[in-house]
Amino acid sequence: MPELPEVETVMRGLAARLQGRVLTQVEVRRADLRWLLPPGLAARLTGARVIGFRRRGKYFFVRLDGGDSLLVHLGMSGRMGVAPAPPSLAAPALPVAHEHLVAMTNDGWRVSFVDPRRFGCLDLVRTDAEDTHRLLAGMGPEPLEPAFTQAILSAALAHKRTPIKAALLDQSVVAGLGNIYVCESLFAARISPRRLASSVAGARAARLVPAIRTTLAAAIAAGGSSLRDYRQASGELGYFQHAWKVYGREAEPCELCPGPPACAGIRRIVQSGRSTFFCARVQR
DNA sequence: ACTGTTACCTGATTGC
DNA sequence: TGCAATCAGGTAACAG
Repeated sequence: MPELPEVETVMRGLAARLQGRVLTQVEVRRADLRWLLPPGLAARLTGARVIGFRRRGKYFFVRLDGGDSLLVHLGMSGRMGVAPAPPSLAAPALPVAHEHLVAMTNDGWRVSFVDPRRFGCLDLVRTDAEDTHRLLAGMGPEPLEPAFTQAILSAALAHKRTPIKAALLDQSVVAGLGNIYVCESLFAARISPRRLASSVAGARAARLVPAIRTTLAAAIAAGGSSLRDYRQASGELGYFQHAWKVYGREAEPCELCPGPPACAGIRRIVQSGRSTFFCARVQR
């Protein structure tokens, strides 16, 4: 599931392939994603040179030499397909399902946006106004940047009357966390996901900021070190395997606990309709 | 104003 | 074996 580390990894993989290249042909196959693709998208991308990349939360921008940035959100199931363009006389490759946008580059590669569930979106915004896009306005601080401090986080949590789990999923509190990394960060900070957000202060808040940072940084490092692995045989830049400590590990022993009978292991509960994984002995 | 719930969407998994 | 029900989750519309 593409949260900040996966988005960062996909963007880096795409940058390695696209930086400096010209999009020679662009085709929209399906425009009704999360929102309708902007009219004229293919025409405005065609002929443009890719000059830069930037990530913001779970979004990233592909910057083009004409002053446009392509805004990309992978939603739940979005991926980028990257493959050498087949020689013109070669047998057609197996059609890839759910390819909603396809582009050719001047150095003979074929790049596509693939999203079966269509929760993702693409849009155009002027590069000098990226942060004014409606989907980014109101977004909280980048967790890996210096502006994300204990004081800033505590101030954002102070007026929240929700469990800390729900508060950290709120993109206006901190950008880029999703269900997996909220669970992992709260485990790293030893904070119960059920604790009221406004009661996360003092020593807990002091642990939470570095816990979020190290959790995300480790996942990015894992993605970066497995660039070959997460680019699958199909040639898709997607998600990588990562060793979660609590996520998806219901009933498994917690690595910080001695095991039964002292600790029943990792529990799964449902908060605001989503699974939360945690160790009730370690996280308070 | 704020909070919790549901719809959106399709593939993978589970249950009968 | 096959089909239906369930689950996954980012975001926003909706309800309270």
